[in-house]
Amino acid sequence: MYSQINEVTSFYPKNGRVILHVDMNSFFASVEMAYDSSLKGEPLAIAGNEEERKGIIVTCSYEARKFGVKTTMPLWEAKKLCPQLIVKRPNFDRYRKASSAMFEELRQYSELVEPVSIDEGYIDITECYELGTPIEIAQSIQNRLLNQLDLPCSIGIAPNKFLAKMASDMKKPLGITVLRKRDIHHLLWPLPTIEMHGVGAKSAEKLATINIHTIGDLAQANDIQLRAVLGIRGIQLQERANGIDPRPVDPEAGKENKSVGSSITLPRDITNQSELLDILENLAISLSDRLKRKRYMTKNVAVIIRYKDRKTISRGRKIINPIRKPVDLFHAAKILFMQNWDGNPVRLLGLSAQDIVDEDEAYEQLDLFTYEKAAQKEPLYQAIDTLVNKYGKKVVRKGSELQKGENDKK
DNA sequence: TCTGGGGTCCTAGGACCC
DNA sequence: TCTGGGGTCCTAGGACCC
Repeated sequence: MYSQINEVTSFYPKNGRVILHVDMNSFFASVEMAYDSSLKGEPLAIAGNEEERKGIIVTCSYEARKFGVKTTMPLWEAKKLCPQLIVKRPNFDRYRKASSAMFEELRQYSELVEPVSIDEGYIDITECYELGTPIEIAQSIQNRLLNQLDLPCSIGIAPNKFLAKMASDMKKPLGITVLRKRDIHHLLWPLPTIEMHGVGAKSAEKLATINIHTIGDLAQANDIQLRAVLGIRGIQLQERANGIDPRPVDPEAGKENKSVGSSITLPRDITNQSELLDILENLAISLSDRLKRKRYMTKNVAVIIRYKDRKTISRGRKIINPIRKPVDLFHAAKILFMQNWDGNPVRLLGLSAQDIVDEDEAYEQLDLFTYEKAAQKEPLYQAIDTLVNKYGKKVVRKGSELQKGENDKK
């Protein structure tokens, strides 16, 4: 132990950074166990309702993993592997609260905390030498989260974000892993490409076609070939594979949303138009609520339709004046839906606000546009809506402008 | 009996303008 | 009388992540 700590104090090059990646272990399941201690030590899974076709494993405890239960596995399959599996519905309010408490603890160590998702974040502890060595700090954080919140985590220690992320993945649960740059040859490079953060099934497949199977292969690959299969993204991945990642830890990153959406997989496929429009209206209400809570308005609304065969389309349009009211969202959504739904059974419906602006900005913008402009836009929507109501979707099926709708009618 | 819901980023192609 | 080359904005889809 002593030699380990001594190494850590000396291994970073001068002016190098020390970044921690804190990754909560099976977060949702751990929060449920902290809330109800009778669940501790049990095979526990968090999953949606099977009857509503939402029965997939969102997270599961390590006890459940021993049976082969995994994230995204259908619930029926998980129950087959582990008949005694305890299943809980997700309680996102509870997880959000636990998440806030967790990040509050992290901020006790450094201001430079960047949340990445509900259950993981980076901390830059380069300037925190007075708190101890990096390993001592990591141990302190891990103990603190466990003692104060009853939540286990794994921590990666490295000179940059990418390596810290890869390191936190190497030992779970309750691991602390140091990944020095000079150790990537034997710790990182032997791993298959699919294990790399940023490489998914598709990219791994493409890489295999040019004989790249491990992260080490990727690190040493011919960059012309690499660019040919993965584009500029391939070059960036190669840099990361070589341990290069200059991204700073930015506490402000991710605070502003770029989009807010609301979607639902329907309990059964639906073909009935008025039923679908009712669902769309409910989505508009829930999207409006969420925009309001986040103090956003939107200048672009998109409808997402997934058909029975899982083919998914999204159709959006820009809106001149930012909107947020349920009626306005539904109005835009209805037009898009009527123009683009092909009449086939629908599996999922979604509504997304894609070009969001802060509500204060939105009101300023509204002042910049004169009311005449707003008035000019409105009759167009109303006219399309009238046609939709009168003639059905065929009238305005093609194209996005009213004129085209009229052409179709001829 | 398959495959949720919330996101981000990147790319390609078309429209439009000069 | 057959048509260049930029640049920007917008839309749709795909890949990836938790």
